[in-house]
Amino acid sequence: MNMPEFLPVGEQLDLLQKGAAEIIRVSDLRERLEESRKTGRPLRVKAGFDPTAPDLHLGHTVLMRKLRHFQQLGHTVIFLIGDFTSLIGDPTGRNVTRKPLTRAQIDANAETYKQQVFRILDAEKTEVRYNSEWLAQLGYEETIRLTAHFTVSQMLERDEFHKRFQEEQPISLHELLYPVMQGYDSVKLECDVELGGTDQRFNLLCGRELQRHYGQKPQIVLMTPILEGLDGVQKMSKSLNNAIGINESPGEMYGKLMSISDQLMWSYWLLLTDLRQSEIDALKAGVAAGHEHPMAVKKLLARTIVAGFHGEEAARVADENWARMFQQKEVAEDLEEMPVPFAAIAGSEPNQIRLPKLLVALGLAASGAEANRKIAERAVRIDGEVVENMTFMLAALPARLVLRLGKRAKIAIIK
RNA sequence: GCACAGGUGGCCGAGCGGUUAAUGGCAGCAGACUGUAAAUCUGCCGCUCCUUGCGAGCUACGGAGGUUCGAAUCCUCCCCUGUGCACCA
Repeated sequence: MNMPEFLPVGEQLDLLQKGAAEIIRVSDLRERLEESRKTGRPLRVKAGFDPTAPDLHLGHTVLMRKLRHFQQLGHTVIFLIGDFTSLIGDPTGRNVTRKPLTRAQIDANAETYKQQVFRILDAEKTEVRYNSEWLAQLGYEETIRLTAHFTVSQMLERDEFHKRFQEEQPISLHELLYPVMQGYDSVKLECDVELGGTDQRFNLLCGRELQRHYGQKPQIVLMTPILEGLDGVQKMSKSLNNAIGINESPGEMYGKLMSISDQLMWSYWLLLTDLRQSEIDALKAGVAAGHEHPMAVKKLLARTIVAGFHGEEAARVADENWARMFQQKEVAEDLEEMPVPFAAIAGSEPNQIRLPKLLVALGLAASGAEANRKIAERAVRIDGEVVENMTFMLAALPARLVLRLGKRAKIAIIK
C-alpha cells in the first residue's frame, strides 16, 4: 500500500495562496488539506469553462495556472466543459443573450479549448468532464426542486443582476438559472474546491449552498483576480481588444507585453509567472531604488511569459527582434510574409499598384477608407520610406515590399 | 392585456422637419514626445471608387409603410426593453 505523498500543508498553502484574490475560507482549506494528507485522498478541484469563445488569452491562464498548482501538489483537477450551459446560451456579458451554439460548434470549441488548456495543465492528470452528463437528464421536477433552494431576492443580490435591475436592463428568467446549474455541477462532481475568477463569486457560492442541501461538505472557493488587459484598466477580453491570446506568435506576444504600463507589469509578474512573491518584491524594490531599469524588468517579464508558451529559443528571438525593430528602428528579421496577387491591387498603369488595397489585403487596415486616411496621415512606410501617394510603381514583378503602418509591419510578396 | 417612458454610429448620449455622415464623452487608430512604455499634445475615427479633390457615389438613427420639395426628427402599423396596474366587481 503506497499512499500518494503530499507536501506539508503549510507549503501547499503557500503555493495555493499566491496570487489568489480570496479563499472562502482559508481555514477550511487548511483543514481539508490536512485531512487529505492524512488519508492520502487527493482533493477534487473543479473549474468550469463554457466553450463559447475558444480562443484563450492570458486572462484565462491566471485560473489555469492556479489549477496547475493544485495538480502539481497531487490533487485531482477536473476540467469541466459547460457544454450544456452553452447549449442554452450563455447570458454572461450584460448586453444581449448570446445565441445558442449548435452541438457541433460546442464540440469543436471544446476541442480547441482542450488543446490550449493542456499547454498549461497536464492532460494525463486531468479529469475532463461535460456538464451535459447530468444536466441534460434533469427533468422539470428535479429542476424545480433545485431552484426551490434559492429565493428571487438571493438571486438579485448577485452584483450583475442587481446592477441590471437597478439600471432597468432586461434580465431573462433563464439567466437566473445559471448559478443554480453551476452549483449543481459541484454537487454531482463532489468537489472539495472550486476555482473561478472573482466575477464568479456568486456562482461559486451557490455551489456551497447546494452541496449543503445535498448533505455534502461545502466546497472551498478559491477566486483568482481578474487580469487587467493591455490598457491596464478593463479586464482582459478579446472583445475589448486588449488581450494577448495564448496562440499568438512569440513576436506579437512579446510586443504586446512590452506595451503595458510599468505599474501593470507587477500584477503580470504575480499572476502570469512562477516567480515567488519575495522575488517580485525584490525586483520592485530595485526599480524603485533605481538600480533596475523598468524596461529591462519588463523585457524579462515578456521573455519569461513568451518562453512559457513558445520555449526559450523563440523567446530569445522575439527579444532580439523587438530590440531591433523598436530600439534601433529597423525591420525585424522574421516579419510575416504574405503573398498578394498583383491583379487584386493593380492600378490603372502597368506595374502600378493601389496602396490602400494592398494595406487591406495585408490586414494592416480594416477598410480602404481607413487605409486612405492613414496614408494621408503619413503613417505608412514602404521599405522605410514614408508614402506620399496612393499608388506605387513596382520595378519588376514579383516584388517584395516591407509595408509598415504604425507599430505593425508585414512583407508583401506581389506576384 | 391596459397605461406610461424608451429604442440614435463599438459603448454612453445630444439632436426632435432643411448647409446633419449626424454635437459631446469614452473606447480605438495614427503622428509628436519617449523606454514601441505610461502621462501629455495634435490629427483621424461609416463604406466604395478614382482623376486624392475642401471629389463622386452608396448605406445609416428598432422594422415596414406614409405625409413632405426635403424626415433620425411628423403620422400609421409592427417588433423589442423598462416601469406601473392587475385579486377583493
